[in-house]
Parts: sequence; C-alpha cells; structure tokens
Amino acid sequence: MIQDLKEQYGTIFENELINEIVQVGTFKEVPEGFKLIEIGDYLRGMPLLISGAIKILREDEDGDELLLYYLEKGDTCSMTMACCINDAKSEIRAIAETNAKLIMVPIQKMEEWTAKYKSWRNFVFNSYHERLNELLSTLDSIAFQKMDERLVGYLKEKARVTKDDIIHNTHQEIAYDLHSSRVVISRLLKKLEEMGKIKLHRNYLEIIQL
DNA sequence: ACATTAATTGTGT
DNA sequence: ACACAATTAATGT
Repeated sequence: MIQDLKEQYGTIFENELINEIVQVGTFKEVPEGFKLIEIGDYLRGMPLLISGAIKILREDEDGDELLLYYLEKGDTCSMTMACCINDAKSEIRAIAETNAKLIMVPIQKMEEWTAKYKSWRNFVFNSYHERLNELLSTLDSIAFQKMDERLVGYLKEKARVTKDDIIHNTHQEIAYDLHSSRVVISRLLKKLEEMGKIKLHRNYLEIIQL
C-alpha cells in the first residue's frame, strides 16, 4: 500500500502526509462493476484512486442514467469533498469501470489536513478544478454535439481510461451511459463499422481507429 | 451434439 | 419510437 501510494501521490504530497494517510486510510480493491457510491448515500470516506477507473453517473427522476465523467488514477471524488463540508447526501452514483485499487480516508481527517498541509489544499483545489472542466466539456457535448460525435467521443474516452481497444459493453449499456436509445446507438455503430473505424461483435466491439 | 431459450443486434415502417 | 426478424450465446438433455 505504501508503494502504491508513493507511486501515485509521492510527488504531490509531503512524506509526513503520506505517512498519515497510511495510518488512517484503508486499502480497498474493488472488481469491475462494483457500486462505490449510490445516490442519496451519506459519504463516510474519501477515496483516493490508485489504479483503475471509476465512472460517475447522474440519474434523473425517471431512473435514466447519464455519464458525467471518469475518475482515473490520482483523482479523487470532488462530490465527497462537497458532501463532507455541509454534511449532505451524494448527488451522484459511482461505479468501478475497471478493477480498481483505492484508499479510503476518513472524512474527519479532511479538515485537519486542509489546515495542516499545503499539498493537500492544492490537491483538493486542483481536483475541483479538473472535475469542473470535465463537467463543462461533458455539458458542451450534450448541448452542442450531435449524437454520432458524442458516441465517438465516448468510445475514445472509454478506450483511454480502460487502456483497452475492446469495449466490453452491449449497445444497450452504451445507450444508458449516453442517455440515448439502443436503436440509435446500434445504427450509429453500424455506420462506424461501415467506415472501417470499428468492428462489431456481440457483447463487445473493437476499435480499429477513430 | 442437438434443441430450446434468452439476450443482443439489425431493419423497416 | 415501435415492432419484429435475425443472429448469437447460454443452458439443459
């Protein structure tokens, strides 16, 4: 755990802080598809991602999902930080996109460290900044891009975070993430296949080049 | 190995 | 968007 931590966070955190994290944090390893946070949950710990990827989803009143963004190694969940400050429920759902390793830190430590460690403050601010940017670009894509462009962007992003050119998803699941319908996705994927950009199979698809 | 069933994907209206 | 056809995977016998 110490090695993992140093590898990912060693350059941004002081050694002292690393040691504290090791003291109070608990190491967790979760499989693909594991639900880390559900909407309405009170958050008790703050995750520091070591490896793997986590997807962050929003859900509307009908239970329809929308993918907001991915967390990757070295990231943390800014929702947690917001929740801890005003003791609110989670507005989002977090699901492991791949097998992932992370360290959970008790929320009580957050305030303490914010006062104590400069590197921690920077980390928190940077995370906020990055998440906000991610969110803005997602918003752009929903507001201004057509569905075919969103789909291509989605595939690229997914291939990037999973480090795999094979997307292990059904058309239906992709449709959920993009808040679209299965038929639309199937038709668009077919077009991409005809253009030689991807290869379609059942339950998965390969990216040739985008 | 074959038949049955369920789930996923393709297509026309 | 809907209905249905076609295809493929999963399961039981």
